[in-house]
Amino acid sequence: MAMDMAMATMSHTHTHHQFQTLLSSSTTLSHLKQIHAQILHSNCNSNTLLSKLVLSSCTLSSSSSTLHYALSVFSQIPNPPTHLSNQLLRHLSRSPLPDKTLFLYHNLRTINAFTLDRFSFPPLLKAVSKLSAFSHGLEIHGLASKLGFLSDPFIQTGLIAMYALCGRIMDARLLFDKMSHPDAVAWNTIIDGYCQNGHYDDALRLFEDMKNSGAKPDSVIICTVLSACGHARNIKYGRSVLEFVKDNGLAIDSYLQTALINMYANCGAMELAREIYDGLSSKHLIVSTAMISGYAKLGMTKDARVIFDQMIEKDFICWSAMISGYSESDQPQEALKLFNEMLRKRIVPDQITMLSVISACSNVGTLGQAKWIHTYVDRNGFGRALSVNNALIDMYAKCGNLVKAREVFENMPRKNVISWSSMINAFAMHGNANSAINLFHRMKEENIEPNGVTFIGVLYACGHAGLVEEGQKLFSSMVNEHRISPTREHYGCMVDLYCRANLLRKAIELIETMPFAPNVIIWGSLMSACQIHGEAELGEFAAKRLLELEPGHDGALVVLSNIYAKERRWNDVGLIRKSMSYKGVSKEKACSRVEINNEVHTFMMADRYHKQSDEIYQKLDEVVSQLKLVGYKPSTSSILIDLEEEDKKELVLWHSEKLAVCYGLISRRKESCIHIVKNLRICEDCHSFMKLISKVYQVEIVVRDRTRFHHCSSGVCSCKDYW
DNA sequence: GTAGGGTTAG
Repeated sequence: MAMDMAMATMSHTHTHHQFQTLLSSSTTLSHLKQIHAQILHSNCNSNTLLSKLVLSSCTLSSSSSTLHYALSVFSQIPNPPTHLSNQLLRHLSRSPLPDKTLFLYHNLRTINAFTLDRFSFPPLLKAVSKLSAFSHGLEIHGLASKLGFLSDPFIQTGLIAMYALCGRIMDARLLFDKMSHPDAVAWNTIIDGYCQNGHYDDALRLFEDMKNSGAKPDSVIICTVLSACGHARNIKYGRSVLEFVKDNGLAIDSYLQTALINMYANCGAMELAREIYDGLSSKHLIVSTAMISGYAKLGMTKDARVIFDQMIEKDFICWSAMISGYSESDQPQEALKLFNEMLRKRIVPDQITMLSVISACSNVGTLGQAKWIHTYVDRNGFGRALSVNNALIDMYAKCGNLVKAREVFENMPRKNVISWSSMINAFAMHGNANSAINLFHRMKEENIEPNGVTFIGVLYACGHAGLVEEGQKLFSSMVNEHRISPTREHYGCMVDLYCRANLLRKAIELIETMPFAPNVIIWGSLMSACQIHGEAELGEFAAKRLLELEPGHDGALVVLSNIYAKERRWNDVGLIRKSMSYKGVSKEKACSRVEINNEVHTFMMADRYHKQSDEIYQKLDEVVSQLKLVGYKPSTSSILIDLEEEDKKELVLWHSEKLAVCYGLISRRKESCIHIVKNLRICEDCHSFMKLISKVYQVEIVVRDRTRFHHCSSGVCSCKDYW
């Protein structure tokens, strides 16, 4: 209001000084633009005022419109002073659009090679680090060297961080070792660098080196080291660090309390975190936030929520922590509910909040919600951020819309390894193996270095498409060419690949030679393959190993029971039935959600909660008799409980996805697709049921279950194989 | 005037 008055009374006779005062007190972008217009019309149009305008935009906000405005004003200054370029570089490097730092750098270099001094480099390196833009990093390193800046400790530290965050920890270490007297920041950067690359034990060793070198750790380093202890699950070392802090009289401030709580949480010891928290006379915002994310990490969202609700003062970060807590703990609906509440309270989310919210949408899996959040993201200026777009790719893929996922991917001005991996994985999830593999090759042509997650996607795709040789080639290139050590998941993909191709001997060979103990997933692959390919003996072996790891695993019990029944080993069958009646304690209840006209309806097996329940069961009867005419026979092999065959036939018809699809048939808009999300795996009977419905009723059905998508139309499913 | 600490996408 005051500003508007000032604007209204402003005349062409404003002095330079008055403009400066106005600029300093300006609080919105539109005010800055109004003043800008007045300056241009006045006779005090000068570079000094334009510079001041750039600086004012920098202090205003980091929203993309303000950043673009600052850049455009800057470009109107003919010979910008170096200190101004540096201020802008610094602001951009800290903003959510760090790539604009490199954009400005390239502009500056084209205009004049010497508008950069040593103060320009820390922000440049920071931007490179945030973007993992390694080739730019090398170029900037070269330039710093040419200009003789490599002895500047600020630039040295920036380079160490750059190499470390671009995954070149050895190069970072070489630079660090060259420093004659690394200060606390340099030590912290290299220790943190090891952590960023997952080498937590090395980080702890380096901390010992630091203490031996006589350098004095400060509280920031202690926080970094405690975080390494948490990741390394080394609670013992963590406690010794705490002793060190006390012995050396370091203050235990809020940040340190936070780091301690995080360390305990990562070690699964929330009771120790709680002890610290309860002992605090004043509970700082960030400490409570750490408690929330600590509880949430262990799935204890109720405890997290109690802390959250008790907090008197809340900022957007603790809201984000609670939202991501729900999202990560498989309570995506709660996450979205809280996000809506946050908006109602007019608390402004940041990019990181949006990542959790988008991830929650992915897990809910409904396209309507996905589109809503995409619109929100675009309208609120998050749409340009790389990480947000990466999350959107995954979201659309998981909500069944591969076309939209692809659209987001192709429209991204800049892509990183996560973007490519997300898109590859999207194709793989949807059973589109060739597209996944082609994209992988395109990625390599564009010189993007694949990582472990990228390979999970392509290997999975190869497995489901039966591309054994291609899979083997990729696996060996991962190890030999890309120097990525395979994890249990990679071995899991390869075992599955061999199993699906009926190369069971190869699968077993791999299981025996891999450096990990096989897990539930690996035994499960082998077991299903044996069942399909009629290998009873091996199947029994795999099922037994699986049951040792997870005594209540229903699939394994069914397989075993079938094998025994075939061999008429009734005693063994009886034993299994007995152990089946034990289970059910921790078993997740199956449910299916169907999205109809932007609304979500949830069904459980045989439930009658839906208000159109009668209609739904009527439809189900009609559908079943229609399908029987084209050869549908309910298959009961997925029914685990001990029932008479006729009862089982009834029960399999009441599977939640069947109720969901019938509701879809009643209520969907004409020509629209029926989209179902199931929390567990869809059974074989439901799979063929969907295929037949799609043929008989001429409707497209998309089912997303725990493992993959099933796109059914005209009686065919794109996933081709079922198991 | 320059570097490191609470929520973070595959």
